[in-house]
Amino acid sequence: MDISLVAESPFRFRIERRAPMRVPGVVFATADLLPRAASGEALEQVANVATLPGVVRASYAMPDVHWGYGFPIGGVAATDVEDGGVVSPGGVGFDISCGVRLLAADIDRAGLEPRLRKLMDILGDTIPRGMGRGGLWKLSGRAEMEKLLVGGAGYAVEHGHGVPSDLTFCEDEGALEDADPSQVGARAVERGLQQVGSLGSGNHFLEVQAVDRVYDERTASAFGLRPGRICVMIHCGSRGLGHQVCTDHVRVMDRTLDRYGISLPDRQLACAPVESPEGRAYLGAMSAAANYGRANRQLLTQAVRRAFATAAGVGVDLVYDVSHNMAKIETHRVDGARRRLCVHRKGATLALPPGDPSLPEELAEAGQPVLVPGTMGTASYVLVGEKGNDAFHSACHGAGRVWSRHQALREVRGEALRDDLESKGIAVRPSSWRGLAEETPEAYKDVDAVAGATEGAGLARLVARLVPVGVVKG
DNA sequence: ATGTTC
Repeated sequence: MDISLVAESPFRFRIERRAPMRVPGVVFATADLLPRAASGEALEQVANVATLPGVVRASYAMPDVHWGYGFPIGGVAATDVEDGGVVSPGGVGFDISCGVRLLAADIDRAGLEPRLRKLMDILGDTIPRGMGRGGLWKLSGRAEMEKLLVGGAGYAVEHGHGVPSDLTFCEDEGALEDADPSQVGARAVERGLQQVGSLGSGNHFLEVQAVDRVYDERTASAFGLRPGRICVMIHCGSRGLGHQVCTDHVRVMDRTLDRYGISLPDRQLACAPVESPEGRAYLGAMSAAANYGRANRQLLTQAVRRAFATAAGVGVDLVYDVSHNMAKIETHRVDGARRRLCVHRKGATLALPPGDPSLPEELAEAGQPVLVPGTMGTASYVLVGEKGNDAFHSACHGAGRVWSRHQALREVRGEALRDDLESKGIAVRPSSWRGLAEETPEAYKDVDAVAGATEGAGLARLVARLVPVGVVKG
């Protein structure tokens, strides 16, 4: 497909609808970020998504968009459930409910300084990470797993891994209600039993950060953020369990495309109507895997609390937990009518504005926190949802890759990167030199530019900038 | 992302 972009504003570009697209594409970016988005066929994927049955309004790309499996990462697309709308596992991604949790410690940067090394040593020794390698909480078997898949972060809290108030500051209060553990296969359960409370690898990390700058004092204060405060950002997902759920259901849907008369420009877009046995089965399994991801981040939170208590004698509060790989059934106004939509956000977060009725009262006035992890050498951001977001209240989820992992390995050595970061005062606890090198800050877009474009496009508003102090790398 | 190629 030949992709041509039309500038609608300095922050918004349109891909004109042409057969077989059912809706246009919309790319949120700046002229500087656009060439990055256009690389690796990500924009062709935006156009491909616009062909899905039941898709409404537009196929969207966030400023951090890059190439992914079927759908681009940084892509958002909604389908009309009552109009044959489909759900596609590729629109969620292999790491179901991959997401970010931000914690805030009762200590500032200066106060932590003399204890930072000890803190990092404890975190480095106690946070399970890397491929395989076990987790903090070993489940006894399928029966216990099913309870976790239904209860999510709440199940972890019930078992002493956290406090009930944590759940207030989790999206969906830590669990999606429509989880169906019976749709999670034996292999997925087997892979997940040993991995609850583990970081994983790739771009997953746990960072000790300091609030570097506040843009909106009132909202930052509502989130518990003030200049100099020490925070912890946890980025991880649903490990082997989510991966296996995606694999299993993609296979099923790939085989049922003909039965539903669905033709696709790319088989990786495999999908089924939301209101079909295959669609419902996937959504039930996806929600269960999402709840696993939330429980996983809850367990890691407790390990962080233990580390801060031992190293610095201080407590740690939960600021918020968001998933950025999800499909959710939501109601939105489309062409003047309220419609039930299946909103796919793959590498994109929900970003509800102040006053949205689905926010808990503690966040109603401020709006929903948007957590944007950057890179271990630059910065991360907290934004907040705002009114007028026509991308179904969605925002970016990170900096977005520009180098392949292969290219990063050609350019950078892990040991040299560690020395570079340490010389900047960033303590590093890698799990492998190769994994560290693959995640070199140069492999990513400029997160300041991505966050700025997200605000410029009216998707969310800047609240605070966080800089890394210590990195525990998956 | 991923028992890094069922």
